[in-house]
Amino acid sequence: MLFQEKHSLYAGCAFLLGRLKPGLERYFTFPVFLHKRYRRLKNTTIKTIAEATQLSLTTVSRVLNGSAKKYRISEETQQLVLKAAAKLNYAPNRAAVSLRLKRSFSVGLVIPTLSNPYFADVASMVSHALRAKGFSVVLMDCDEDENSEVEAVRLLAAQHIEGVIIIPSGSQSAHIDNLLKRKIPVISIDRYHEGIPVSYVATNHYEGALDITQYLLQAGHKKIACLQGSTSVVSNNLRVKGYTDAMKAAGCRFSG
Amino acid sequence: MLFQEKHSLYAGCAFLLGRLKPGLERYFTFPVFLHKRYRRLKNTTIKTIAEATQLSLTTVSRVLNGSAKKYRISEETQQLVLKAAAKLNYAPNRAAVSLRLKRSFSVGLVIPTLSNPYFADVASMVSHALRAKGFSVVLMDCDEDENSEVEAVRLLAAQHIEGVIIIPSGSQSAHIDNLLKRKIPVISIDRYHEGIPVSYVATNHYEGALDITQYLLQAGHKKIACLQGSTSVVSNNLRVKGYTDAMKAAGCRFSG
DNA sequence: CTGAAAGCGCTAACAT
DNA sequence: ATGTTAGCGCTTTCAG
Repeated sequence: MLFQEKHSLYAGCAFLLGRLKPGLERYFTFPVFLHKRYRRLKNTTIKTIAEATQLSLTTVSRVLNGSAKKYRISEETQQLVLKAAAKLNYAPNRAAVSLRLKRSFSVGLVIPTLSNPYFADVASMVSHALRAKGFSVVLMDCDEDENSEVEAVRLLAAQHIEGVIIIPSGSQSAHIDNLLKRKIPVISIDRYHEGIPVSYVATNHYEGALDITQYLLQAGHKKIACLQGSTSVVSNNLRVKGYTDAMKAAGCRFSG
Repeated sequence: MLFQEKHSLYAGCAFLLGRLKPGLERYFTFPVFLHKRYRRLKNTTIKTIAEATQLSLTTVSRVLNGSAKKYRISEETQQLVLKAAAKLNYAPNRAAVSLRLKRSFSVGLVIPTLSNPYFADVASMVSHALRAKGFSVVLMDCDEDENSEVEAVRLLAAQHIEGVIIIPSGSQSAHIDNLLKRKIPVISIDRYHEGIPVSYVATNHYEGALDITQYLLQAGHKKIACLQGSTSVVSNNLRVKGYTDAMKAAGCRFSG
């Protein structure tokens, strides 16, 4: 067990959401600092900055977006804006930008479960690649449950996500097809569904099996067994094919 | 190595973003279906539905938000709206809702690295708890790098996230304090920083060490060693204290 | 029971 | 070199 009680983490989240039930504080090993439920703040907006600097919204926006040069905004003005922004701790409101630009700058990552180190590893890599490109990653852990996966995809679609990276849990594909219909790019990792045009990245099962069989053959072995999984799984069949091809090429006997 | 080449995944992401460099298709084991860079679509909005049903935006919005009862909207009207919404495959624009409501419905999850199964496990649990409450999880994998963590927190703050759950990589705390200053609730998992009022959930190191030492003592052992880690880490010290307390109580000798 | 209109924060024509 | 303004999609007073 990770924690004293698994519930401690849930309590932690509930707390974070400002909805911790009384009495649950005991799950925390140290005092709990009770925030109010996320206080909406009157944030610094470009308007605040515009007023502070006596400039127009446009000018402020342009400086903050780095298109100052394009509009030949004077160095002086730029510094003025930048200073004000820094002082006011300005951060652009992504919701507003999203709405205006019709881009969400985020992509969904649908994973069977992060408890599986292999999937977690993939998630880690994907997360890096995406962050480097300036995208946020919206994580959906599906607990290896197909219904949960379908629901996750629905949620992502509603968020007007810009793309989805998915490691499918099961064999359903209607939900993925729905994404495609909405013109949302999807890439599938390691497993794929036949019949729908989804691009995917996967282990090269065939060549891997071929290579390892050849390796054993070169080491002088003749009688090599291949333990296979379910014959209805594409990846399994590819591995078996790699094995049989290598055996055939070497003129060795193999069962099946 | 997970994939033929680690780059395949990166290529996958680049592809997803519509920016795959020519020639990189070879990293895909199967044909790549080239989407355009995320085509912005004229989505179904409540306005579309309003026009289709000859109702006002207000009424449509109310039905779709479940506040139909409150405003006593007739069953007939409701059905009309609901049908139209389903037919048009309507999904509310979260950016617009966020902007209007000043809520993002998402919380940030900052993890040293998902490659560590322990952290991945935590991420999995957090993700579930949050999803159950209707929140999205924005994942930030920091590659065990403190600078990356600081950057991640900055990014999250800019997204007007509603809360942050973090497993800190290092000992810096200024970035976390900054979150607190913005009134963004933070909970820290497993490690914490002294000096700032962050609530956290953690392994109960002290009691765990106490329990296990007592267990050994009850089993009749007398000479029990305790291998400790860095003395500058709080969790380590708590474990050591659990050990020494148990030894003292039993009247046994221990080093240090 | 239903609708009109304002406004959330931002960007991009379109002025000047 | 800088400003005015419309509008992204949604919710919510306020007004029937």
